[in-house]
Amino acid sequence: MLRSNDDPRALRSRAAALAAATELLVEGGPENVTHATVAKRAGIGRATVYRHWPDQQALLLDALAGDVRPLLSFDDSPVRDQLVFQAEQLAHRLNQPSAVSILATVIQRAERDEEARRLREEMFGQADEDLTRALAAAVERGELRPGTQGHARDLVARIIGPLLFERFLHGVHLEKDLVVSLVDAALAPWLPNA
Amino acid sequence: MLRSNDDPRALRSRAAALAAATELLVEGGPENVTHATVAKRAGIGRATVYRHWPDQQALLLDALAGDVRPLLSFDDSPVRDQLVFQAEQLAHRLNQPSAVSILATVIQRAERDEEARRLREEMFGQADEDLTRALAAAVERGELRPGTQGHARDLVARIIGPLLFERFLHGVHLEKDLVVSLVDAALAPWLPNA
DNA sequence: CGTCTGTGAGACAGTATGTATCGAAGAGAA
DNA sequence: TTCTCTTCGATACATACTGTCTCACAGACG
Repeated sequence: MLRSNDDPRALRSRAAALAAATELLVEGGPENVTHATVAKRAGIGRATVYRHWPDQQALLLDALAGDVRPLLSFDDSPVRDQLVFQAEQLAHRLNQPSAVSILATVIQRAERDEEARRLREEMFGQADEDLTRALAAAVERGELRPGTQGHARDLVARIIGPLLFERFLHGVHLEKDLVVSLVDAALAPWLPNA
Repeated sequence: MLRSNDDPRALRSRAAALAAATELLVEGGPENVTHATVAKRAGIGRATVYRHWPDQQALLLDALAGDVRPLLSFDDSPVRDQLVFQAEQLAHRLNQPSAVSILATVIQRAERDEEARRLREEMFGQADEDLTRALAAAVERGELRPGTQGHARDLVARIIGPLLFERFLHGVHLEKDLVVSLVDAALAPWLPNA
């Protein structure tokens, strides 16, 4: 279809279209992202949008993919600090007005769309493995009780879950003290002196 | 517009349309719920759908409203049992394949639609007040430490949040032992012997 | 039985969608 | 620069969809 991915003209119109698609998604929901609206907003031809994305699903998912990079990542520094930092980063991103629209769209599409499901898993899939490793290292260092490394996913759920609940279902702004309190509560059962 | 709400013919076509709308929402997402598709699925005339719901938003939200009754309610029996029971009920409802589509749609719409926001608050708004009362009663009985009643919403977030996270972002089936574990973890800081 | 009123079917104009074509202009090589 | 290739925006076009209206019909109710 297109000669290549490296033609500056193609890259330019593609980038403009994706930026426009994200804007339109946040402003009016997924059904607001059509070939016509994207073309108009991006200042490019309607046919050009069809050339890049023959169907609307692909266009929307490409736009989503640009905004949904992995949300968490861990290394081997002290676990509590990492969790607080990462959860704060995530809270900051969730506080963006666009985040709810984008995440809710991914979740909704994932029910019926394989590509969206892949995208959804990309968000937290890596986090489980990384955190498992980080927890194992922490157990070695005596920061946590043995066995903790088997509960990485559970920890993530107990920290991120309440954040999502507050943000998605109550629409509140996520504050730092909530994040800290959630991390400590989730970690409490695994502290060695317990 | 319509003479009344009690004409059996109007009630019948209205009910058929709402049932069809919910089906179509679950099958193909919100953009699949149009006057035309609903009319066809419900076996009624397209004009009839327009008569009941002049715009598509109203139709979709009416369908959602039928499926999103309050999700939690509390009385004055022992708190832990109540929380476990209510959270199990909720988990059971979230396990329905349709629940994710419906909830995600409400959340998404709530970003831009006043009516959807009202609907979203209906789900958990009452729960906070009820649980606050139930917690106060439990404190009176010595089940929980004084001050607990000020943290009803926090408790809900720490129990429901992880459930939503597991169901929405990992697509897993919610099991009873997870529910119990979440309730006990959320309650732990407020037990009197701590 | 007679009068309402909601209904389904269809007609209709206006709009949106998807595709094809065309000349213009940017990109890259000689 | 000049030449060639590719993408571009604009436009035209057929088709599908939307929203509104009309009308004959049948169910509801007295």
